[in-house]
Amino acid sequence: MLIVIHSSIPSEIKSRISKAMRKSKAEAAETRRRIVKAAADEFRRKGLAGTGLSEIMAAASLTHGGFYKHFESKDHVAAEAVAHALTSMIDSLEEDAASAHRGSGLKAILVRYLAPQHRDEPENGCALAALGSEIARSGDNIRYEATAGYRRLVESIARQLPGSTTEQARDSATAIVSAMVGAIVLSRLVDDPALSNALLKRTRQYFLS
Amino acid sequence: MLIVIHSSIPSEIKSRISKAMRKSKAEAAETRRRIVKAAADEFRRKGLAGTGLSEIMAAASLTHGGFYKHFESKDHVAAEAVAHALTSMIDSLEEDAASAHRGSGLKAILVRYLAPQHRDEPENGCALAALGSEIARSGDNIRYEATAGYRRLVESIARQLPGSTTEQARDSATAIVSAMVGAIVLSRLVDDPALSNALLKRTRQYFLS
DNA sequence: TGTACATCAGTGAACGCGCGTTCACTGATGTAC
DNA sequence: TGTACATCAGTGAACGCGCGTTCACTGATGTAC
Repeated sequence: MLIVIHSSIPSEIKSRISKAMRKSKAEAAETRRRIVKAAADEFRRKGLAGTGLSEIMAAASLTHGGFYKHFESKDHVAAEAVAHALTSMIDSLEEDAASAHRGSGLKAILVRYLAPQHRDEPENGCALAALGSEIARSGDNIRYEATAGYRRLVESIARQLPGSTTEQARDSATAIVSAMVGAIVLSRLVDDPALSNALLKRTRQYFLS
Repeated sequence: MLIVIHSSIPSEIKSRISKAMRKSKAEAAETRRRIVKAAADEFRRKGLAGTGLSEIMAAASLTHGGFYKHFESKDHVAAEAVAHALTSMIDSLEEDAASAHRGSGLKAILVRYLAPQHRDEPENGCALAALGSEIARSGDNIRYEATAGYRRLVESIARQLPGSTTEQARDSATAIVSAMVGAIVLSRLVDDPALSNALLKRTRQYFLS
């Protein structure tokens, strides 16, 4: 037997649980930001190809049908997600460098980046490391954002280096960023935890001695 | 009008174009090797998730239905493909090192690895760089082969280093391998060819000066 | 060496599933007067 | 300030497609005698 209760729920409650209702512009903008954040997390956790739009929308507490009210395609949200992830990571690294003792900015960044915690929490980490090989095969908009983030990361590291000229600092920073990204990628694919830890530590030590 | 020509083709020709015929053990073993090679190429070109079994079988000049006569699953062929790709890459690097002048083995390897040609031909290159972030999210068998290959690559580089102790050589080799893999990943995702070339060159120079 | 039969590599069609995308619908928000 | 109507964020079902996997079938190879 099916029991139907109608008109017995106060309207303000009913509206809150109603299937669909238009949201205010401010709410919609907030929803969009929530989707980008959820996408950044899910993509870094499960990969570009490995993450479905339903997962992203569910992570943002929405149903998947509404996705196209905010984005043109999966590629478009991925590009914004990569940009968001890289911006927040670089901001966080720069904060670490800023609050380090004078001259130990690089050390602060390497300790934070080349760490087991970073390896184990891709959803909070570097999108270049989490998605690198997939981004290489992605569309222009995704690669554009990744390139912009890469440039900012190199500049950020270069600023921590004493190097007599800016060119020298940039050259060293380039090699250091290659090693940072490579080490995280490798630390995640290796199936031996001891080797993984050692690889991070050795790569870090190499640039700090 | 449909014209049917029957029994007009000599039997030895007919057998060669027949839909299906059992192959000798030697032929079957050769076919299996061809599938692994095709898989190694296609996976490095289009990624683990981005490559379908049909593409692999087509690249091996077969129809996709026969795949399961040789492999249990996509993961199993991927593991063999990763192992094959890494073995052939490391063999090739060691040949370069062996034929280099005494003391320039590292240079020979870095010149070959950190090169635009390697970046532009992932199907002939390093599986760790081409598939790194995807391998990290893959099954045990794939990660096992990748780990074995990674270890051999580090040892191979360590052998080229003068380092007073083996531990020192291994530590430096670890950092160098991180930078090698990271640089190729980054050189492929960056959308500016000049930046991509520069990144390879700067990473290479860093370890050769 | 020859014969009868079982094996199995390879074909091509079919399967169920999850994906990105589309769509009709709802009802509060936003706007024109 | 109030009213009527258009807009559009979000829902939930449906779409077509390609994927990994399965299967019935074929016929030369391999084997037992």
